[in-house]
Amino acid sequence: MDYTVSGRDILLHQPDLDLDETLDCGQAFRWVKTAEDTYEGYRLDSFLRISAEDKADGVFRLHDTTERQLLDEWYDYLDLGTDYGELKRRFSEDETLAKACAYAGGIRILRQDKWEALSSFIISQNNNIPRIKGIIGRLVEHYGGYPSSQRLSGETAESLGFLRSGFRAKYLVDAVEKVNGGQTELERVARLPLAEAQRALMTIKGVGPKVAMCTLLFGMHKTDAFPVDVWMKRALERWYPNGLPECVSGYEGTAQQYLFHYIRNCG
DNA sequence: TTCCAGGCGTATC
DNA sequence: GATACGCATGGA
Repeated sequence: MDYTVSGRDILLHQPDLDLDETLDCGQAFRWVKTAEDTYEGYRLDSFLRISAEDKADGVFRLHDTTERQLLDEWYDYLDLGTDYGELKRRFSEDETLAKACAYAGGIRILRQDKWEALSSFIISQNNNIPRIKGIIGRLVEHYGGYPSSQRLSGETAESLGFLRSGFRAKYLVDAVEKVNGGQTELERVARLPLAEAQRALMTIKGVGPKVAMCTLLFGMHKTDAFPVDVWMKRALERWYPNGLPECVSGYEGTAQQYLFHYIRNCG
């Protein structure tokens, strides 16, 4: 990791990062673009304002951030320990992925909180991104921050009506009960092999194969988790009718994110 | 107005 | 195991 302290800020040099492509690409739902090249958002309750200072050189300003905060929180969240340049070179053995990586080379997989990812992707089902953001925005506003499963204990589908989340409210309630009750302990799930972890999450009502995979990829950083939504179905039919190429092995989920972005914007 | 959205539960075969 | 259908809500 290459960075310098600049007054109260950190200047981060990271060529393989683009704020739009990483913070506003449908993997996280509560980053807000507050100005051109500037986003504000949270990792749990930690706030960050980040700006692209020099896009050509890949320089980013982490406002009001100490070296300690960078090392303790944002290094992990922004997945700065992973060499995305190397991953993109691997993926680019495949013709379509080469185009997808060239189109949006600043995509990274954020390491989000397990519960936030699970609950966010329960809300995401059969929904569009602007409305997902709206529901999560109301959730955060109501509780003064993203509510833990403990904070949500006792809520019912009716009491969550203010979210206007439709039929998904009852699924959130079941997730709260199973996580708090220990039936689906997220720390334990994170240590299971992919297929077992997916099965464990799917015991929650409203969590099917896709929501489980998103939770595993974005909340537990299992890079082999491969969520298939309506967009990925189209991508698979068009480009990979016989399955994914060998070059993505172990990083199917990371490759998925490049393909997701590519087919949504260039399909 | 109708269609669709980072799907899933349920019924039916 | 596969396939069809309903589901809350709101933007396009």
